[in-house]
Amino acid sequence: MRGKRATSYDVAKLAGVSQSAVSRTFSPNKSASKKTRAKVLAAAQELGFVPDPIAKSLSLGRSRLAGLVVTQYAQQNYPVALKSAVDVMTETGDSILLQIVDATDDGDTAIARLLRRRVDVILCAAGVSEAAARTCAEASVPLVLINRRLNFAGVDQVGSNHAMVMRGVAQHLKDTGTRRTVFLDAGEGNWVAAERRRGYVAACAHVGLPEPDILVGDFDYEGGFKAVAQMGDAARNFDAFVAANDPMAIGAIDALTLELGLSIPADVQVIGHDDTAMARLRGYRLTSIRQDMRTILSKAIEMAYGRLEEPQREDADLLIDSTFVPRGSTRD
Amino acid sequence: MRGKRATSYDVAKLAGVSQSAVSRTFSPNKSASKKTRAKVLAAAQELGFVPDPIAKSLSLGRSRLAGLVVTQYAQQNYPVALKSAVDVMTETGDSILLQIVDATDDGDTAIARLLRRRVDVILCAAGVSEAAARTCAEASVPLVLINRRLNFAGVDQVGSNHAMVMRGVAQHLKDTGTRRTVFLDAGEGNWVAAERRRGYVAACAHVGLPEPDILVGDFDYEGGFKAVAQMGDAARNFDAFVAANDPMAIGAIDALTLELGLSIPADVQVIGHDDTAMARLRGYRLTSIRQDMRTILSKAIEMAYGRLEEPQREDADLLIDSTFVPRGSTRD
DNA sequence: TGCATTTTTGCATCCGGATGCAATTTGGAT
DNA sequence: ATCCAAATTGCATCCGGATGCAAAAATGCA
Repeated sequence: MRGKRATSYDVAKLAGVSQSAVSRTFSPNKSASKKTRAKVLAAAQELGFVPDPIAKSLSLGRSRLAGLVVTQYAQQNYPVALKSAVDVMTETGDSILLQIVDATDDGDTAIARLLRRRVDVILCAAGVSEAAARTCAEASVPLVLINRRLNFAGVDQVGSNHAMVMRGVAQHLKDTGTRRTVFLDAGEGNWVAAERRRGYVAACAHVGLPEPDILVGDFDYEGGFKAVAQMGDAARNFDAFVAANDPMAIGAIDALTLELGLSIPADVQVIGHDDTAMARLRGYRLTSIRQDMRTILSKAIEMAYGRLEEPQREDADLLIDSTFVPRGSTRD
Repeated sequence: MRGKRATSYDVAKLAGVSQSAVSRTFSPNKSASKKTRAKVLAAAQELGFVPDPIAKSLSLGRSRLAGLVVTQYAQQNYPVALKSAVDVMTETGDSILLQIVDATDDGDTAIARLLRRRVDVILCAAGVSEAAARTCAEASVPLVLINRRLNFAGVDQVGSNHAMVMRGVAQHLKDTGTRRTVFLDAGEGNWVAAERRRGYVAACAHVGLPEPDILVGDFDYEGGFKAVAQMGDAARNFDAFVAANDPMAIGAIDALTLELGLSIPADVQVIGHDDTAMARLRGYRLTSIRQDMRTILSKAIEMAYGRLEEPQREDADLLIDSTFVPRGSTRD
């Protein structure tokens, strides 16, 4: 095995058959007699032959690469997401090309890079312009949006069912005697936070809770802390804070307890989102919401490859249920 | 641009030159006259031609793919690491194939997969057997170990200088009147924790602190909490807890304060590792150590590609300084 | 056993760019 | 203008597998 690796020609020569026979032996559903197959496999074994994926890509016109675009936040805060995506893909012999976008949530550049790389499909958990979607369509590369929304023919979408889980949150708050609530949103351009806000606002209306005040933080701990701290005593007028993510919720808790001396959950309830490791700390015990990222990603992969087979299929738009995870920052 | 994408032949025809001319125009350092180049570029522009990376890979024998193996822990806890690696690679037109290994820290399977994929180089921040290293060598794929150690010719290594930073930690503890300390280690097979332990133990000897007791947790919050909680009142005999990572340190803090009623840092000092988001929470203000993952990864990439050019180069073993980040869980 | 099918097999060519070599053009110096 | 060296160009072939097609072999049926 020193030096160069064996090619199908080497195997063919050793097995005394043609290169085509070798190729066919390694492709499923191709005609090859038992005898030939055995000879080829023996020779391949001896030479340590593995079909070259690059040559395969060239002749099949498939790179067996899937592009995945995520935000920096997602990369860090969904523990199993990336791993399960990689695992799912690995099983079929495909791999993931990762692109990470920062707070701007602009996936267009990432998509352009992935297309240049000739990925077979793109899963995008970042913002996407119509122009980018069109580019994908022109290249016949299926594009699946994750927790984002875009009305463009041929683009499938999967995401969390925020409306549904937020209804449970609002109901829970109402049942525990809450009246006035604050939603801790993130700044402009944070699509995910906005979706959660919309879900919560709608849920309040639905269960008969007053419309929440909207407070804008930075989608991180300091942002949540500062936003609430700056409210000063005005914060005392609210019974609950629902945050777009856990770090902001924890920031809110620190502001409420350390700055205002309020007690949680007796005086005020706090709810986060994403069920991160922080939420489990005994110092906080933050009630949170867990997205089913595993399912979301595996569905996204399924949809992407499904469309590769059947480009004209009707557009899909899947909503995956999230789970409410009650802990000590809310009352029963 | 509907349908199939343009090839170098299409461009050649439109520009009225040979396909070789097109190829040469798109390869740096190849002879091509200004005139030809201009004609080709114009035609390419018109057809939206981009050289196919797959065909390129096949003829150049380079996939322009780098394998990166990380543990699940690393994937989540080094905020900028993955992103900066992806960015560094993207600049040169290369991409990263990610493999994530779980707590077993066994990178061999991941490496085998990457080799089958024909990556050009492999960066591995997980355990590697000699056999796997040999396989890489046979395939002429440079292997760079990150925060791991293996004595095998041709394998380069980069990692944090634990000995150095731990010396600072031990000195700081000594200067603040500490005598007996505990190192919160993780279980068998956690290479990173073990490296940090060795660094700390050596540092204690170096600065004249008593040899620390070793306590084994699970490398996570619950593990740290339980390990310290189970010590019971015995924990009161120690002046400081140095943990192999932040979650364990936070777990220790919760056990010390909530279970034993100790106060931090007055009664006992606690130090974590990795400077995660948790460490910055006002409820903990954990003193920690920050690895310079950005530098570590970019050096790893540099070394890997360097060796691709110069396979016989002397083995490198680089130590990157970590930073001590003092916060409220230690005294000045 | 003989003839018609169905399988299996090998040949040749394709996928899309890179490159050694020889032919041709260009440029410089005289 | 003339000759030589250097730069440019095109041709042909390679990278390693996949596959349509036609020839060859194996199988079925009478």
